[in-house]
Amino acid sequence: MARRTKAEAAATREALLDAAEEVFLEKGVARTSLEQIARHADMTRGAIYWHFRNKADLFQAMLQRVRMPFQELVEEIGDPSLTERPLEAIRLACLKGFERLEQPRYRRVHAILIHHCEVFGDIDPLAMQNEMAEEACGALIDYCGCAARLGHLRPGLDPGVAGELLQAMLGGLFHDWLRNHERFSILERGTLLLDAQLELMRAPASG
Amino acid sequence: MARRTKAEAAATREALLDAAEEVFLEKGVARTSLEQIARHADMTRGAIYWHFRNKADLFQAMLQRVRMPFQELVEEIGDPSLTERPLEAIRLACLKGFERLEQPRYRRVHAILIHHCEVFGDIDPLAMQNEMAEEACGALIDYCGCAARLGHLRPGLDPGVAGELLQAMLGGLFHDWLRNHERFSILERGTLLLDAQLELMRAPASG
DNA sequence: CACTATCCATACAGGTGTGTATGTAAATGA
DNA sequence: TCATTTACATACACACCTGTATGGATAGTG
Repeated sequence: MARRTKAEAAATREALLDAAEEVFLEKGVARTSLEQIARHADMTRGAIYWHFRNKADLFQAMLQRVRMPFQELVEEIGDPSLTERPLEAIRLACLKGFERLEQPRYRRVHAILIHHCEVFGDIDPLAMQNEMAEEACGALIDYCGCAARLGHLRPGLDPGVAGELLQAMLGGLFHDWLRNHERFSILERGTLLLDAQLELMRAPASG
Repeated sequence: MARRTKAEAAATREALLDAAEEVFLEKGVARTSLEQIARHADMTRGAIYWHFRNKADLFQAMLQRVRMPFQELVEEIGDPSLTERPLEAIRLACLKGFERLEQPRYRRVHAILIHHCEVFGDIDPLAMQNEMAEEACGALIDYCGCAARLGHLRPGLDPGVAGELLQAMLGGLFHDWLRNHERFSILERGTLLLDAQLELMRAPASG
């Protein structure tokens, strides 16, 4: 086989990652061989072993394309007035996250991470999920604490509890949707549930 | 090897299932061979293939020992007055579920189903999770509808939304806890969050 | 215009797991 | 008590997957 140009090589690398996403999602990570991935991209295992050291390395590269920390979502909104409206910051960040998740790549990779892979090699998907959950939960609690200080939270509702409630609810919705995304739109139902929950947690209008 | 009595055979079957739980939880379902399970129970693969047709059959038998439908939890409480206090029925059923989950067998098997197995053979763990979620969500919505008719739900809160909020929150908590149960007690934090959420959803005391 | 590094395909060796076939000694039942 | 079934252990054949070694043709590079 002939050598490819740099651009072509980069393209095959992406094609291999695309193929990995699809096959991983269909068969599960453990049950798919590197040969199946290679064939699905019209390549051979030689291409995979050239671009990646092994399956774990390929897997990490696949995840690298869809990182989505909660804090970055808030920052991307870029509205400085959100500091004074922490509950609205939460709302907008979640909506932005929902929109991202409806893109096939984000949806597929997260579905693989959450539902279609086990520990393997030196990769521990549960540890990664823990990191994601910790980051999101910490940020949510921070924003709820801020909301509490501003008097935006319903009296008697502990900001820590509020943050954990939000994180649990969002996480549950996330898992449910990733299990089979055809059931409902994460954007629609997410908006509905999130608004309902925020309405419950918000301080009643005073005057 | 000598033949065992019926009681001994039943005991080895249970021992094999116990061993499967431990090894599955530690290594993941896909990465554990039947030989590893057999050795962990001081047996050989012959014993496994005698009691079960293959790994999928063994897996199903393992799940069979810990079925825990939401409706059964309510029925086990056996308090007829709960019909008139649907939110209390939800609360008590969840607490009963939390207590069950703290038993090692329930915790281990559910952790395996949720976090340590992929599709394999003719077994689809996601379909099983869907069934569990559907059953719980349906029951929760029913009870919330009942609560709404009795005026126990906060005005303006749709009972369907309330049920889905509860299911999402409980599911998220469930997943988080199963990921590493040493972090917190599901009974403690579950009670805390559930009470907080129910308090938010309950109709304010009138008179 | 060589010359080398790159980008992959192909070939090979080794390990590992599965399913089944066979052996076997004791429990069971008449 | 004796034949039969049970409850496994052992052995075997086969498939598959991984990692690496090797080959080869061209894209870059000076």
